[in-house]
Amino acid sequence: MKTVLMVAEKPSLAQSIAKILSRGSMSSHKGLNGACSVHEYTGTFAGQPVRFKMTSVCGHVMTLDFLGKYNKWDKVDPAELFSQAPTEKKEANPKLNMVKFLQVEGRGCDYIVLWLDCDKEGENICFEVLDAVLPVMNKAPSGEKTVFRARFSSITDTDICSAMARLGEPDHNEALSVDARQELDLRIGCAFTRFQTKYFQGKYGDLDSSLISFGPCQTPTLGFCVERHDKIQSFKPETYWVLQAKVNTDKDRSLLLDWDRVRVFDREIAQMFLNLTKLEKEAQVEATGKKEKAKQRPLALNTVEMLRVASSSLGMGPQHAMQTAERLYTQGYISYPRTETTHYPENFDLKGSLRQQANHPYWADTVKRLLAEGINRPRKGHDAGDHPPITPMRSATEAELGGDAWRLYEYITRHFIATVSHDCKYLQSTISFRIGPELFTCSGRTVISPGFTEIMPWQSVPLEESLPTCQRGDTFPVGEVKVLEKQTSPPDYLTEAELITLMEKHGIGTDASIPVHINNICQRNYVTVESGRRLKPTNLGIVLVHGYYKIDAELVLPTIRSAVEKQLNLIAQGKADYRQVLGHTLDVFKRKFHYFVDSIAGMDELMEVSFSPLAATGKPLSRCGKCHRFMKYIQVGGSKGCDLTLPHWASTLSSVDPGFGGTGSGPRGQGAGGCHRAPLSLPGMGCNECTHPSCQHSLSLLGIGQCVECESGVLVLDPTSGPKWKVACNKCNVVAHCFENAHRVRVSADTCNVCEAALLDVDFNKAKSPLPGDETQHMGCVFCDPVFQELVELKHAASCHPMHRGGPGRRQGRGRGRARRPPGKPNPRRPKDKMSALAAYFV
DNA sequence: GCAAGGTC
Repeated sequence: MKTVLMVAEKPSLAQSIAKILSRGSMSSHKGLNGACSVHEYTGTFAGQPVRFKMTSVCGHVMTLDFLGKYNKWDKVDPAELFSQAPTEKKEANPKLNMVKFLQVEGRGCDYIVLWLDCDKEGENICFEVLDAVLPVMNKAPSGEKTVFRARFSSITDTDICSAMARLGEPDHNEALSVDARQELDLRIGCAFTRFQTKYFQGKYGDLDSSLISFGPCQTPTLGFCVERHDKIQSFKPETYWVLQAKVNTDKDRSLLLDWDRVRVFDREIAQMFLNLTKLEKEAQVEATGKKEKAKQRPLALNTVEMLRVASSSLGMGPQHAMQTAERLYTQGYISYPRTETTHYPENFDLKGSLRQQANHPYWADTVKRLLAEGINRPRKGHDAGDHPPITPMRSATEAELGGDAWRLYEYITRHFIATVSHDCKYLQSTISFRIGPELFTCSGRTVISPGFTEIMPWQSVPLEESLPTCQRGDTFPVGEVKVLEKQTSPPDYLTEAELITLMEKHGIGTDASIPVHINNICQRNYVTVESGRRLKPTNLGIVLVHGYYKIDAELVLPTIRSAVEKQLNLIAQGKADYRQVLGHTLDVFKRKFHYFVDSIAGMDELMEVSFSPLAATGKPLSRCGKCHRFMKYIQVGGSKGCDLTLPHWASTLSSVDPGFGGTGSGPRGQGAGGCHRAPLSLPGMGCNECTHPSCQHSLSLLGIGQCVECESGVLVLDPTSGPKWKVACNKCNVVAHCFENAHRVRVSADTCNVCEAALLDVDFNKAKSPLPGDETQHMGCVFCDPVFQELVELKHAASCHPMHRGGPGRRQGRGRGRARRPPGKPNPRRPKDKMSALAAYFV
């Protein structure tokens, strides 16, 4: 009998899927690593009786790292980590012996079905499994397919069975996009981390972190915390005035009214309104209103919402909450706690889960009533296709679980009961009063039916005194009218719950990794957790973020992650080549890295304020009133001297403004610095140096061929230079003026069969066409085509853009100024074809 | 000693 090996992403899923597919009749045993189990049963596959072996891995089998010798910090320049340093795949968790385990179980199997999670990471793990297992599996008779991918969107009988009936193939492009992400994260993260750590540790003895890490997720996470800090620091309280009126509704009862103008920021205006109203004896009812409103029951619970509530209401940090939830899960109290889904599958046994709670000492009454009267269908949520929402699986008491486990379990269970309860209904009443010319309102809410708030009492509509019954035209005596002076107050530090929301919104991290990133910035001493689980950045955290802003804001903006992911999605969708995207993105970050290294003095200025005595140079100004140290003048920043540094960008930039992505105001083609598409830009890099694989302004699409003078440059069409069209080298100062007055010039995908440069397709207006005959359009090689010879004039630009790395272009002794080629004379140096020029450029 | 992503 042939054997089918099936592999899921984690042990729990292997078990659930095997249970469904074997209809409960399977035999299970632990694998050699003690973590994974193997579930066996018989059935049919491809029309024949077979033995199924369902098992799992534990997440990724492999991890990416540099070759050993590149992990010696003292021997390797971090800049080498961008390209030279080779990487290798190592076992992700050597203790689990996953490769050996897979090979033991896979030996002699005939088919493999991959049941890994249906996301990009899962697709990547498919290939990790195949790499381990294919060499030991039986060789298939030629032409027979042996590798299958099951695609499922929930762990339900129908979904799993239909996935089994419609097996596909693993998607190599999706897997490649993850390979690219791993390599980018590793190279970029390690290069910046090593450089920063070595640079600042060598300079400031009193740094309160042994490691100054940088990462595309942790750094923007820190950025959010510092952004709030800056808002607090730069907050200027404003005084405002509010009119407050009281009317007497009864002998001993009065009603406080809100002013319809809410507030004014001018004392005299406030005084004027007070004068207009304070002498009035009566308030007249202008209108009354009653409206039935509903407070919606919560969506079913996913990981991120659980973490938010754990932090804000239970005072538990995300890392701790996650550990607690995992323990509850492995002990069978709750369902799988890592899920993005807030929608229950249609056939989920909600009543069954609810029945488990029917005898619980705390909520038996509510549950019994719900079961008797009929449950409410949960609201329609988001189905991410991973796991059902977090649901209690069996009843537990406080004595049984104790401590934080109980508190988290209690919350999860109350939340679950709430999702199948009814909405809370209440009546909103408003009365509008006129006192003199001014309008005032009071409103009150009375509960009609509490619905889910009975089980989540902290969500209830607060009890209020009921409003008097009255109608339009009624009058009440005015108790008093007075003016209150108040001040606007600054926001408080970011709560962990708010940070989780921001991270989720900007796609920083995943449900599983968000707690890790938050933990990271705490452990690195970039932020501290204050009361109310608010995150207050430390001096080190503030200086780092302010430094990034000063040097290259993209290093800390939340857009950095989504920009990279946009590129990676091109690979996943098969729209761009893996090597090209990786090459381009690494090239951009390598340039960012060099620019960062060159500009590190800018961050040093901020560091010195917090971490070292005054530099010997420079004349001290005066002492700080707060810390009594001498203040130091900071050239491009604020000017406080103690532990405060003020952000100079604060007035113009918001770190969450998605519109900001570059350093320039939007280049028109070349040399303007910063990319108009703003995915990732580099201070000082023009589009003609950009190797973006699909942007219509990039070198990849506008490059023509190797420069006629310098070794490394590529001649690139400046698409915005018309009507005085230009082709310029992106390294030296060679520039060719050509096709003056042409209406349109395009770089063709075709190449010259003599010199292999890209052909140019040129359109002229009829009246201005210099082309022979009455032609208006011509395609040819800018170097070899006799028609174009007359229309191209080679020159040297006066200077190169100063920001170009490597300094201004090499000036050539010969050929400065006018250098028109004599007609018919061959090109002085045969340009290499465009692709080999591009390939050389990548190196 | 470094990243981020899986998971135990």
